[in-house]
Amino acid sequence: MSGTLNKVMLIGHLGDDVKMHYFEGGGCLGRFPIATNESYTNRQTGERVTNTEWHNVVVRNKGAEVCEKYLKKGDKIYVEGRLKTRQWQAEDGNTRYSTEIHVQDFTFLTPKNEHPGGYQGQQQSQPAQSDQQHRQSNQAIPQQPIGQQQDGDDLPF
Amino acid sequence: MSGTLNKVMLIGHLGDDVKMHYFEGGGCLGRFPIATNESYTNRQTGERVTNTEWHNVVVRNKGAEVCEKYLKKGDKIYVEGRLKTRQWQAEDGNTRYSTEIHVQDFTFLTPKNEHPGGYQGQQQSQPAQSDQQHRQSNQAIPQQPIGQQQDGDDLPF
Amino acid sequence: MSGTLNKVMLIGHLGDDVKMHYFEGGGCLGRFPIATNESYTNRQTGERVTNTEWHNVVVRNKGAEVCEKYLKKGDKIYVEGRLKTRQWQAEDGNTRYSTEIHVQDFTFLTPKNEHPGGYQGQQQSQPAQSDQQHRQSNQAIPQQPIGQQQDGDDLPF
Amino acid sequence: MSGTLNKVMLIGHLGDDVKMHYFEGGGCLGRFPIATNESYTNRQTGERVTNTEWHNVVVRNKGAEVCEKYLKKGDKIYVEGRLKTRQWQAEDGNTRYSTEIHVQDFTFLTPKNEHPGGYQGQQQSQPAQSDQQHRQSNQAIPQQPIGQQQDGDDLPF
DNA sequence: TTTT
DNA sequence: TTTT
Repeated sequence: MSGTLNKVMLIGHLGDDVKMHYFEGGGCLGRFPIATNESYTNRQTGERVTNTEWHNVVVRNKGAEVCEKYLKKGDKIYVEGRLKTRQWQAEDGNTRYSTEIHVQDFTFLTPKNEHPGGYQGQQQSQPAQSDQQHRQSNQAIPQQPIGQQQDGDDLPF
Repeated sequence: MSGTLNKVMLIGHLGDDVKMHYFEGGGCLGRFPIATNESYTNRQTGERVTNTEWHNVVVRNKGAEVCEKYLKKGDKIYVEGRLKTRQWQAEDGNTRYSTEIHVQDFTFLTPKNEHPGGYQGQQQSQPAQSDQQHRQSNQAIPQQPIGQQQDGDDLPF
Repeated sequence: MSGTLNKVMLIGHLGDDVKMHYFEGGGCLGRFPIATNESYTNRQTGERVTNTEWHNVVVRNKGAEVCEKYLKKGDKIYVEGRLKTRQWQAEDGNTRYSTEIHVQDFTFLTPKNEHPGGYQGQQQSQPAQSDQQHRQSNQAIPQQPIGQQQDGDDLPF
Repeated sequence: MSGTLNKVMLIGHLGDDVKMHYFEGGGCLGRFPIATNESYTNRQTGERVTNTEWHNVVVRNKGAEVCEKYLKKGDKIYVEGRLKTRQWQAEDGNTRYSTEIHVQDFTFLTPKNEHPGGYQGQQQSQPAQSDQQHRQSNQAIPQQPIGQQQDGDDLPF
């Protein structure tokens, strides 16, 4: 089955800090809004228009913890994920919909030059975490090692 | 300004035919739903689960006309565009949101072996339109030539 | 580290069957060429030009086996991966380069209506494999279960 | 025709300044290398490995001029484009290949806090250019207005 | 040749 | 609610 693709890629700024939710089984989930901007010149009026689009980003487990630890309101991030429209019953009995981006991968784009405890970053230094750590790929259980190896098998070619 | 990215890429099947809307100035707009599927095995129960996600696709002007002409319910398509969340006032006074994919580019993935007037397609032949025609790139006024040249200038390098 | 992105997405047709290579440790690797097309109208001459671009695709382990089993020359596929430029010493002593797409994910786009042993596919049915099976995500050791769960944890949100 | 996709998306740092080439007809072209990084832990040895991948980026006309003006070695950029493998005859008579990324869109990711003449940027300020200007979409002739409107038509939907 |  |  399938033969389909559902992919979203965003570069934008966090409109708020990461909000965490913890579950009984040990899982967790982080949510934050990302803003993207679009600018164009109105053909009729000639005036410059800027629109901001807001995206509801959802990240799980290990990835959520990394985001909560290193991201804050205003930071720039690249996120890649899937579109998912949740629905729920509103108090008035109507069905409501909310479209979210469920993150599969992300990378931080805001240089971190200062660290609380830490090694004064030069230039564009990133948090003290590996690519491995903040590249999350659909891992479902946080207790497990992340293990989304990228060609890490040293095959001889 | 900007430094942001807002990109969606989908491969899926049309859940319905293209619905057209025509505007006074000569512009038009087509809407259709696309379904994408996701399958996974539930860890607890071991059962196979398939989820279908529905996406509201919006395409404009020349691109809308091409889609209306060549696409029908059930067809497979690749679309690329931007996420846009519209809001409106519901009858109950509440603000409602609807997230749409505003198409910037698309290509048909359903082989068309039969044509009303025409040339029996070999293998995977596409509709009688060029890549130029169905590659729309943000053109705003349908009367204009589409003209989104792709390296079509024969520069000597 | 990192903060970088290296992503390629292709939809195209196989120019040849999948060529497999097996390694001692149990790993394997499949290679095949994919063609993409680009069309445009030359501005000076007004003539229609079509260019074909060839891409060297490399897929590993479980994914390679799935591709070898279900793909053949002429089939259409979506592949997603990373650009990697290999270099080697040519016989003449010069360094040569070859750029490859190392696959991280793929999905088949050619409808399979007939199967050797098999269940006549309805509509657009795909090979007898799950999304799980042909969605490979960087798994390095084929003996392992693939396990790239996509939200398969039934978290209550 | 077509029904294919040829897309590359990179976030990386410039390994060198933009090299410009000007043509007789008024067109121009800029070239620069982009580095992307990949990190993983070798399974056998447990050691951390970082690989750098180099990409040959080619940007045309107006986009090239914007890049030359605002980008320098070390800057971070997002580029989106198509893979294109050039071939040429080497002196030894052999055919050589070089794979390039032909840019269709880009956005700068290095904050510009200082400007030659200018307004001291706060935080993450970008160059004095609009999204319109550095979003190039296949425009072929630089004398023309760029005009890749993004929904700039104020249609009432 | 970049960056962390 | 971000950023430029």
